[in-house]
Amino acid sequence: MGRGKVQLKRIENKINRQVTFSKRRVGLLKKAHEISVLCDAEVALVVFSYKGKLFEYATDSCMDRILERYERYSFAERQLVANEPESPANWTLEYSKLKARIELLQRNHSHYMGENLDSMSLKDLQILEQQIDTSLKNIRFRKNQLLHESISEMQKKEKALREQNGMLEKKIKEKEKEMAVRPQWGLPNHGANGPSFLMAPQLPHLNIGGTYEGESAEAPRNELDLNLDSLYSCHLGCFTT
Amino acid sequence: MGRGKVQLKRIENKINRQVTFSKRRVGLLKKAHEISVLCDAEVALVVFSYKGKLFEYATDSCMDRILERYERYSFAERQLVANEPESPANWTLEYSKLKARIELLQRNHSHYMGENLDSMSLKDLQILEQQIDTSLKNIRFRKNQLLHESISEMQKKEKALREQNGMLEKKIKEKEKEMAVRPQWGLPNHGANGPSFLMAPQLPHLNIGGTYEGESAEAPRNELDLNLDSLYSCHLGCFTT
DNA sequence: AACTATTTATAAGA
DNA sequence: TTCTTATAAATAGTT
Repeated sequence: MGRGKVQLKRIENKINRQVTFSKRRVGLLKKAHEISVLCDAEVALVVFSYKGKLFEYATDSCMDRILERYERYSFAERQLVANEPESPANWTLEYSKLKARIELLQRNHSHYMGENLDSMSLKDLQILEQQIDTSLKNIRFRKNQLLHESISEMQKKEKALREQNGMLEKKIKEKEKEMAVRPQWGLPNHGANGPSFLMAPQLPHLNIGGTYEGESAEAPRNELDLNLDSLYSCHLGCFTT
Repeated sequence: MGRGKVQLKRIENKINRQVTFSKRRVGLLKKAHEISVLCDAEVALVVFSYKGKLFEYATDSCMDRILERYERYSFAERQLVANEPESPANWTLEYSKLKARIELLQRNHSHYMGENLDSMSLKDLQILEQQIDTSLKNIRFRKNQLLHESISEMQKKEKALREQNGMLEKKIKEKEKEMAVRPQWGLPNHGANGPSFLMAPQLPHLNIGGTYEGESAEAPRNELDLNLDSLYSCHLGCFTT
């Protein structure tokens, strides 16, 4: 529409291209809005100029909601296609879902690894840089958090072990005393150096309570409960906050 | 454009609305394609009819890539806006990012919890149902996986503890034997019932090696290394597969 | 950014 | 739905 008929191919003249983009962009957004209102449709429109500038239109300004709805449909359609050739159960469904997700992650990943940057504009690159910087900070923060947790856990365990060892030593000293009140036959000073097996190095952890009963009861059950709890709270965390 | 001028408001006649939608939809997709080719722009267009049917156009059919790019820009813009009022560091950046993510999750969540379903079409609901079904299966599968891991871990620990207790018992039996070769003064049969402190219930874990030295050395250091390893392999997993 | 000759899109009718 | 056609809208080239 205009003075001359237009060929459907890239406008080589940069100025012309820019002008045409401005005009048609307004028209496109207007038409998107019109069909949305007139026909009660939901429209999401995203336009990047060749310079990398973003323009968008979304019915009721709910871009995220519409894109979310789109993702659901998109997955569903891919699943239908994937289910046609062979469908033993929900196997292919899961497979295609995972594959699509992996594709997306891989594409993202190549950028995050500094690959395939040719197609990215300066602004794209700046944003990517900012994001990677933030990511790095987060990764380091989380790593330190885990390390500190691990260290304080170790310290707690060490303290408990010291206490338990103290108790054991006391028990054994009592035993030694029992022996000391009797006369020593041969091997003088044998007991004075302390119990020999206390010196035995490299012995791993040791549990005294609840072992001779044949049923390992308390500690393991607690660990199981802990796992159930963390699973539960994890899901709550994802869905409620 | 047509026989009569058009008011920008919902077409009440259902037939008319459907016809207009069909016509304008074709026009809109065509214009999206034209601006994309003529002006070297990247366009993503998603349209849902009022009946819930999906139509889409994307430059080079790369819908996901464009939407991904959009998400980056969208975040970046929200961050810029958020940084204007007060910006001590990357605090507000992180905050707005998390908030946006939470908003999205919440919106999704309300649907996944069966709320706010009024706005969803039948097809929407069918898809949602299918997804929740799959989710449930996945959640259960993962839960079972974790439970089994936890159980086998427990069994391993139990086995180790039994072995260690066996060793301890042997050591103590040796001690008893040492005592037995000497005559007993008073208290007959005292040692025959076994060492009394072995029966002591409720004693927690116990470490023998490396305690009197004042440095808890091997076990904790191993645990730290394990954490570092798992951190490392986790990151590799995220970035290479 | 404004103008205008044309092309294009489409509302209404068949 | 699809085709036709009169007319409204969009816009290419120009100023």
